[in-house]
Amino acid sequence: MINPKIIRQDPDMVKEKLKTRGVDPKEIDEYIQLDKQNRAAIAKVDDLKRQKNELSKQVKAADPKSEAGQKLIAQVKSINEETKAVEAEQQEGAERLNYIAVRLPNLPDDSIPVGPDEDSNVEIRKWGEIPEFGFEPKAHWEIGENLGILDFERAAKVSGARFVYYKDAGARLERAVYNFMLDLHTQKQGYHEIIPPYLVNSKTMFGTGQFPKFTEDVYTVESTGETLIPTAEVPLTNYYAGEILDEKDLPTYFTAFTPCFRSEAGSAGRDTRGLIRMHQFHKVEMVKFCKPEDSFDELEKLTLDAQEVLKQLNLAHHVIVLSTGDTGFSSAKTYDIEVWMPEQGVYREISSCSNCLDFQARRAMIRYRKEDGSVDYLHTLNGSGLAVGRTVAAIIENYQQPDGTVRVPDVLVPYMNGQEVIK
RNA sequence: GGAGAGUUGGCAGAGUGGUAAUGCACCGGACUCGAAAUCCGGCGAACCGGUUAAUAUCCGGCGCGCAGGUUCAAAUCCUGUACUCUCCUCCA
Repeated sequence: MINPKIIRQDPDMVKEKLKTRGVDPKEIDEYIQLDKQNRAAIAKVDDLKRQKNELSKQVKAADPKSEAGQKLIAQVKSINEETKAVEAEQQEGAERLNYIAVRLPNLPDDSIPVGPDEDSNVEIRKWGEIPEFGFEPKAHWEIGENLGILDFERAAKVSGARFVYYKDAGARLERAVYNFMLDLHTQKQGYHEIIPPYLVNSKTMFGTGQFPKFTEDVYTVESTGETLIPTAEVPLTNYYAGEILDEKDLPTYFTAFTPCFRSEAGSAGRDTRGLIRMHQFHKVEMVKFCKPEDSFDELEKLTLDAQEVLKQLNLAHHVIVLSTGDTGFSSAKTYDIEVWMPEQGVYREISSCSNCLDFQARRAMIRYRKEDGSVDYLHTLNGSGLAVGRTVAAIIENYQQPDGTVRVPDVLVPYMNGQEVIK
C-alpha cells in the first residue's frame, strides 16, 4: 500500500506517477475525497464515544437505579444511537476507500524509464559473449526430447499443457542447478536458507500484493481456500508479517528453493513449447528486509547476487530496468536479468529483482524499532536467483554440441557426480 | 476427524459486569566520588483521529487472539472463528 500521507500531501504527484502505471487520476481524486470524509467521520465518532464514556462514569457514580441514574442512562442511549448511525456511514466510506487503496500499485521510482510497456525498458549492462555455433542451434525442448531427458508429451497426458517430466540427466541437471544456486546464496552471499510452506492463506497473498487484484493468476484450493504459491517471495516476505524487528537485525537475507504454480491466464499461445512458461516450475528466490535508507543499495547488490549465478554458469545475459508500465504491482523499481537463448536469438527473462520499498511492509505489517524507540515500516526486496527451469533451458541451448549432446557447465560438474556431457 | 485447555503490555502474571493489579525490565530523580543496593516519581505495546512545521507536546478514541451480540457499562456474559498445547483416532 502507498503511504496515505503521501497521497494526502501531494496528490498531483501521485496522480502523475500512477498515470504512468495505468491508474486513472480520477481514482486519486475519489481517494482524497473519501479520505477527507472518513477522517471527519472518525473525529465525530470519537467525540461521541468520549461523551458516552464520560456519562457512563457518571451512571456508576450516581446509582443506576436512581432517578438521576435513569436519566443519564437515557442520555447515553440516545448518544449510542447517534454513534451507530455515524459509524455505519463512516464504515461504508472506509470500505470504499480501502477498496481503492489496496488496488493502487506502488509509486514508481524517479530513476526508472516512463513508458507504457516492455518496449520502454532500458538496457543497463551486458555480460558475456553471445556464443557462435558452427551449425543451426536447436531449441532446448528438441534437444531435451532427443536425449530423453525432457518429456512434454507424457506430462500433457497426465496433467495437460505447460507441464513436463524431467528424466535421468534432465532431472539431475535441474537438481544440480538449484543446489548450486542455494550453495552460492547461502555460503557466499549471506542468505538464510529456508524451506517455506507452499500453500498459503489469502492474508499472506494480500501481504505481498498478489491479492486482491490477481486472483486469476494463481491456483487456489477450493476445499480449504489456500493458494499454491506463485513464487517463494510470498511465504518468505510474509515470514515476519505482523512483527516488529530490531534495527540491529537488519538487513537480513532469505533464500528458498520452491516449486511455483501459475495459471498463466492471459498468456494463451505464448511460449507454448519448452520450459519457458510452465504451470509448475522451480525457482530459487531471494528476499531481503532492510532499513528504508538502504533499500536501493540492497537492490543493486541483490541484482548482482542473481547475476553471479549466470556468470559462474558462463551464460551471456544483460540487465534491463523495467519501465513504469512494465513494473510489477508491488515494486517501485525492477531490474530484469535476461539470458541469451540461441535458438530464438533473443534474451529471455530469467530473473526479476525488485525494490518494493514499504509497499509490502505496510500490507503485511512488517516494521522495525529504531534505536530511538520509534517504530517504522521496513523495506522489502525480492529477486529470483534464478528461475530453475529457464536456467536449465538456457544451459541446454547454450551448451549444445553439433552431435546433439549437451556439455555440463564446469561449476555444475561436481553437482552432476562428475558427469561432463549429457548424451 | 473427536475431546479438553489456553490466547492480557518487552517478559512473567492477576483480574468472572463498572472501565486493565503486581513483579521484573525501562525512563527520570534522590542518595553516592562513581556504581550497585535502596528510596521517590513516571511510563506501560501497537494503531487511529484532532492539534502541529513536526513520526515534539497535549487531548480524545481504540486497545485483554479475531469478528459479532447482550448491556448505560464487557478482559469479564453469549455466538462464531483463528491459532497454540495436551490426549484419542488417523497418516507420509
